[in-house]
Amino acid sequence: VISSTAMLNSHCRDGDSKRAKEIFDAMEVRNLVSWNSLLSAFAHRDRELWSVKSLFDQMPERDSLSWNLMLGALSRHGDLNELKHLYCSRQEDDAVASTIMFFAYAQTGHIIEALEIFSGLREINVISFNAMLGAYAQNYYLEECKYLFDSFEKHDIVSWTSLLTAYAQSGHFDQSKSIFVSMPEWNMFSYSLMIKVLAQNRKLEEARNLFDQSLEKSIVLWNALISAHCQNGQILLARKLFDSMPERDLISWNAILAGLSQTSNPQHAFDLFHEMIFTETPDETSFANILAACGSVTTARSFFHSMLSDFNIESTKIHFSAMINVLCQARYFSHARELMETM
RNA sequence: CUGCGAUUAUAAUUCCCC
Repeated sequence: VISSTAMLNSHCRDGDSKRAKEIFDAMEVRNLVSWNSLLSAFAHRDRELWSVKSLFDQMPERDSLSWNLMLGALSRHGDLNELKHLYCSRQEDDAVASTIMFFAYAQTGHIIEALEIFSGLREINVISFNAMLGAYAQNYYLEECKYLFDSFEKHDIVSWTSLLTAYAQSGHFDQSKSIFVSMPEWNMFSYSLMIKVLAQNRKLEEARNLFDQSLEKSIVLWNALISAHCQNGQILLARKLFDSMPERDLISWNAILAGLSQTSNPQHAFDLFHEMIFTETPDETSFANILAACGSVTTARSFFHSMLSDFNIESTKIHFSAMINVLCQARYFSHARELMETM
């Protein structure tokens, strides 16, 4: 049972909830952990919410992990009301459940409610603490974020990164830098974020130096450095980095695509896009970037339609506004209006 | 009797928000 469950989990990590289900179905003996593992696979992947719920309802028994997985799925789907309902109906004093709940509140801007739950925790653990830092950060409560940070000594690297994020996204360059310097250790989270911060403040040289001094040049750092160059108008250097990096992921492609989209010659972006679809499956961002490159109505339309017909991606308001932009630039005002009506 | 042992909540790089 244990080894099958472990195997099930390794497939879950690959994002293969179908395969996980097959393994689960083939198991002759299952225990609560096997059920939880499958629920975890369902809850973390793009399964419809109803299928997660139905699995949850089917379970012969449930422990707090099962409940928390269900809460997490509701949170991920943005179903705050049902989450609230399920959370309140439980009446268990569970730090994980509380953290899911208050973080979901914070993500929807309900910082008071979030703080209320956080303050009610029996004792503070570092994950809940970090989640509250993130809650403040997301809602731009800088003072509170810093105050909370200082009030608890058991910081870990996540706490530091959350604090850095809070200052970085509020545009406090000097303080971001001093937080970065104060951090006890650096990892790819902090490095990539700091590279971005430097790039946003026109310190491309410093960004490069930081990249050079990092010990593990993960793909994330390469991506950050490519974007840094694009943002500072160094598209040729960005392209060189892109071509020379050891491996590329979807974000690498999207990053260089974003850079090429802002140049005067959209053909480079189109060429890259067609090159990319040999190895990658483009996502919403890829299409947002390629649509931003389009000046011609015909080209824009062909990408816009290909998005759904070839890649099964629903267009969002980013894509609509890019399309409308192209149509308006070409003075196709009535077409733009028609498109808006179909949104 | 004790310890260990598979499953749950928090941070980053591309688009959007700012």
